[in-house]
Amino acid sequence: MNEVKEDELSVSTLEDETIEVEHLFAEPKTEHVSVDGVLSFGDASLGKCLHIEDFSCGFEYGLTNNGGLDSNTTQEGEDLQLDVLDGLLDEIDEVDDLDATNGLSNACECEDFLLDIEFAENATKLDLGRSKESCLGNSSSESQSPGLSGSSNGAVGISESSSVTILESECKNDALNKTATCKLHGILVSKCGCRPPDEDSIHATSLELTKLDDLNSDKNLLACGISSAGGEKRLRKPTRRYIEEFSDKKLEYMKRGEKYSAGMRRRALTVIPEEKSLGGISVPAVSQFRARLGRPKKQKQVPISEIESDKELVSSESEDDGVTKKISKKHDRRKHQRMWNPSEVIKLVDGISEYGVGRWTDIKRLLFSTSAYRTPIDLRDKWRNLLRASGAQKPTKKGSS
DNA sequence: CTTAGGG
DNA sequence: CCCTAAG
Repeated sequence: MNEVKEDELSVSTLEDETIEVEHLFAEPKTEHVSVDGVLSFGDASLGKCLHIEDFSCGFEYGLTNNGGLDSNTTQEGEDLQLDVLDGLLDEIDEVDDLDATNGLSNACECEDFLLDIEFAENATKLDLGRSKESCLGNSSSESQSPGLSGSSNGAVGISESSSVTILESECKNDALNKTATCKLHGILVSKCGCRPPDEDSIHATSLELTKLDDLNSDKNLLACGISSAGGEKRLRKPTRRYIEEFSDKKLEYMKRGEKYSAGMRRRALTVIPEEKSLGGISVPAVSQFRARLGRPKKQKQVPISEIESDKELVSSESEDDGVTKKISKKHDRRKHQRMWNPSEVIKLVDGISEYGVGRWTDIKRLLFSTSAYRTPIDLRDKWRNLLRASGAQKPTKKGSS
């Protein structure tokens, strides 16, 4: 997971990063962005970049700290890391879409653009523990996150607050990670900094996204050897079709998430054949509904296992389910098949434990309000799959055979 | 309209 | 994921 390719170049890395960003800003000619726009936002962007750097470093530090130091790895740490990663993934995901959208019609989509971004950010913050929601008042969804998210709150807060201090001393992450984080926070910053849908912020964001895309592409290349995207081709066919194809790329990226769940499930099955044990998780669930079946085991298994599986899978081999995206493309019937990353599964399980199984709409509205995809039916299907994977018999007793 | 079940 | 039947 941590390649630490630029381990010692910590400080210089920052500079590089900044320079790169600058560079990007300097030559957005690839896009059909008008020069005026570039000039106008160039200055602001610079300052923004700095902020981003700070943030990213601090952020990354938090990650690295939790992930790297096994000695101090508590469930909370795991959760934190997980959430953060998921947040990043989600963010990237959303951003990709946004970017694509921008590419095809950056002129008119401004509002939607921003809205989406805000949403994404919102979601991320929720995942992280919604530390500061003052920036935008549109936080329509109150995170219901019970125990898991709650635990991560403190950790995240720490990492953020202490970001400035450690940013220069402890930046030991690969460029990719940093970049991702950079983008993430770039959005955050841009959002918080410029509430109104200014063209500046939009452009800046899109640019950052572009850069990110490139890097992501690189990552994908490294990981899977699939050459998918460049920065410019994006403009070519700005059809919806393209967007879908484009998102395939991120699917690659998201596969990690899938991996999590896969590993988790496997482990759950292996280690805990029965769902009896639910001691670790404090489920604020209603006693009525908590009579559920295989859910508890999953919930408790998720945080720890998925991390482990993540490391193993990612480090050892990077892929197996490259098929998913391809098939999805072939048959328009099955749209995209968004992979369920662990955090989503957790949210789902939480929601079920909270509102009871069958209340898919409620769960969707309350816990997945930020996820445009994921219809209530999807939730139900996922749950069904989880049950099946858990080897739970549907009728009779719940798998306690 | 939402849920459950099957494809 | 999609579709359909049933509440």
